[in-house]
Amino acid sequence: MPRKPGRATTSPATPNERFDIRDVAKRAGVSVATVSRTVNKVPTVNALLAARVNEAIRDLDYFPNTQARALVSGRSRLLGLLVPDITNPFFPELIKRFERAAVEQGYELLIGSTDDDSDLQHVLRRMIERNVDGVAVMTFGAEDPVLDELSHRHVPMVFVDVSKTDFPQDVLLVNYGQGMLEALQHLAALGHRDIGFISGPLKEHSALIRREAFLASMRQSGCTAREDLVLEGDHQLEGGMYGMTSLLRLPHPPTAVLCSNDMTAIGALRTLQQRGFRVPDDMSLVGFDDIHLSEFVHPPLTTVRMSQTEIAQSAVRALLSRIEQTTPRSAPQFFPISTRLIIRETTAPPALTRRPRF
Amino acid sequence: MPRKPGRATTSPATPNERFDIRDVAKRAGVSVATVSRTVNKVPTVNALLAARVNEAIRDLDYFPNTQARALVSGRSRLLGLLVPDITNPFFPELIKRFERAAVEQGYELLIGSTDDDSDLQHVLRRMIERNVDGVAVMTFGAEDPVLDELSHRHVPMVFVDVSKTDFPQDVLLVNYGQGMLEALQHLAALGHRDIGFISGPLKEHSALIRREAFLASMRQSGCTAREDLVLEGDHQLEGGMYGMTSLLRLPHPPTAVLCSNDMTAIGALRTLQQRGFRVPDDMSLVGFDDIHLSEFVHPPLTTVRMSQTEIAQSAVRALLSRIEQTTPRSAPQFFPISTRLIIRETTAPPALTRRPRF
DNA sequence: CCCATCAGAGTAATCGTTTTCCAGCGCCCC
DNA sequence: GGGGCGCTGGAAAACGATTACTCTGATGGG
Repeated sequence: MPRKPGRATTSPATPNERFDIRDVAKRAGVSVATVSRTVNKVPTVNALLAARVNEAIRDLDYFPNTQARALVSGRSRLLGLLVPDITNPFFPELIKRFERAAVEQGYELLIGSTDDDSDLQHVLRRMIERNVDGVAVMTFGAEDPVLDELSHRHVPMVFVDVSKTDFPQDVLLVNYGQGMLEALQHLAALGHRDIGFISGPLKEHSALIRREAFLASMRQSGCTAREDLVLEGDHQLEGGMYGMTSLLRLPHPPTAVLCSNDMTAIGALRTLQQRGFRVPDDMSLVGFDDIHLSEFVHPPLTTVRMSQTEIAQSAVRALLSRIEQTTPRSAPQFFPISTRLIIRETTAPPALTRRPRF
Repeated sequence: MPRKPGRATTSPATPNERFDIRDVAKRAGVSVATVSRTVNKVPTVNALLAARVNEAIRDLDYFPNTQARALVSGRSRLLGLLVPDITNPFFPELIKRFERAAVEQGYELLIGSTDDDSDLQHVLRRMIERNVDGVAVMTFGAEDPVLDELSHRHVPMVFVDVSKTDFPQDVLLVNYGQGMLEALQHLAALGHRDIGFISGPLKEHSALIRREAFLASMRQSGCTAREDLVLEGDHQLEGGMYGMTSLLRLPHPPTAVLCSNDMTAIGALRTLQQRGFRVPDDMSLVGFDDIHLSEFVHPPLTTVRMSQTEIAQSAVRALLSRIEQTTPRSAPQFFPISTRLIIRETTAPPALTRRPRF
């Protein structure tokens, strides 16, 4: 029986059949091995033959079957990307850059949004079953034990921040301190002393680490952080709104508030405006991340920028170097990610005769 | 030579080897065929054997190799999702729901963001090369000729809106008119007569169709649309800001503005606030889509909700039914998607003695 | 001038499944 | 009690690539 029964006869309405490597070989009058070598740019193939093969490839519009390739090579050319919440505007922006970097290298992205909680296990399972060649864990600071399943299988991973200092994986080290310190010095220079902080959800390592960075930067800039001014949010609008409400209820509210991410800051801004406070006159506000939206809220948000391009590119680079390397795993690498203050219009000197209006 | 050389001897530090179907067969004392049948729940396999196989599977933590499966079955269990811009908050929300629906059916998502313009071709190429089993085209109303490459290959597709009435593919028919009409009637009831519209980029079909729906609904609700009040935006904040700026410059600005999507409305809102206009007192504003953010801008945006869950589920359902069906393609199916007005706080009666303050 | 070496192309094994085909076995009915 | 038939389960052929190995012919050195 012919391999492809009656291609031209049974389905005349099917002009675009998909050709395989043997079709190309036949048309070019060479063996499949030569075709494969040509496609993979193995240098030993004769230039004349290569030209014939390439012509056949063009004529037939041939391209290799990904799964067959993956099967024999053992690599899927799929990269997993683990994010906490695709709905948070920070992440689509990151994903976009990540995708760009991956596609440039011939990889595709499998996005896993871990959303609330125990999704992580399912998401990981899906990635393992799809045979991802590497995983970028962008849930800022999550070296979850569940991830061991990956490391057992020697799937390369790259993390953003980790709490353990001896973590045996490649890590993107975000220099939160740098940007935070700049922000605090900026606020201090404006005359602020009572500076609040609305964190993310502290069960997320991401949030914990940013809070630590805030506290450290406070000490470093000579301020003393008032305990009652450090609140927990959820890295979303709601948390920012709720956090700001709580801060305003205090007997001595802060004159400036730094937020663990921009969405929190925007939520806080919303609450201030709803209650008739003017920003920055009545309260200064600083965000973190510099998402696109921050430039467009009113007033435009002063925030600390963390370069997403830098993160995406470093992560892909780290992953690929691990994937390509065949030698036993070498020491973990670290990739510094810088942060810096972007001053817009939500910071000003504190009102001298400020009275909370309740 | 053994198939897996020295598993236990050469790599003692590698506890989690990956097992294949033969390992399971050996351990269960059956043939690989029986294991495969058990895994795929073929009913003819003896219950006792099945139990033995399942035990072996559990013991070894076996799961089938996706690429081998895909290779032999010809299906990748990958669904392509084409969106115009992952950065627009509407789409992450949609993607999330889409992913949920796909994963439930054992499919994975390949997301393609067509961003500016001719990316489309590359994105499609990537999808074809990955052998997607189906593609959902969420670029609202884009039956681009480039997509022919998919239909030639008989890749099932599902669209949101199309302009051609005889389009030979499954289509999600969003009933824009319904929500638009509700919105216009609401505005009319409040006393508005001069109603503006800021569209999306008209090169996108999405935008064109929404504009048509607006104009049709205007006629239907007895209003006459003033030509000068219908502007082109870009479905982003910037377009909304710019559009509102233009409208305010008019000798007779509208008293209410409907926007083609929420981001546009939020941009317009931003401009109004920057210029000291109060919303809704000085100007009423209505968005479209009901993205999460809309509830949290200040004041909360009155908007037309289009159910993303409905879209995602219908799309996946349409795709799967095409993928599963082996019979020659049947007539295109249509899935109605409803829209409805969500009244929040950006609409009010027009100010009687309104003077633009320039 | 002959043999060793090497470059380059072809043959075939392999990756891990699914699935077709076939053999064996028990059962039913005559 | 024997023959046919229906089930079950196994052996083996795909799926479409990569690549180790083999083979052929050419080339260079002794």
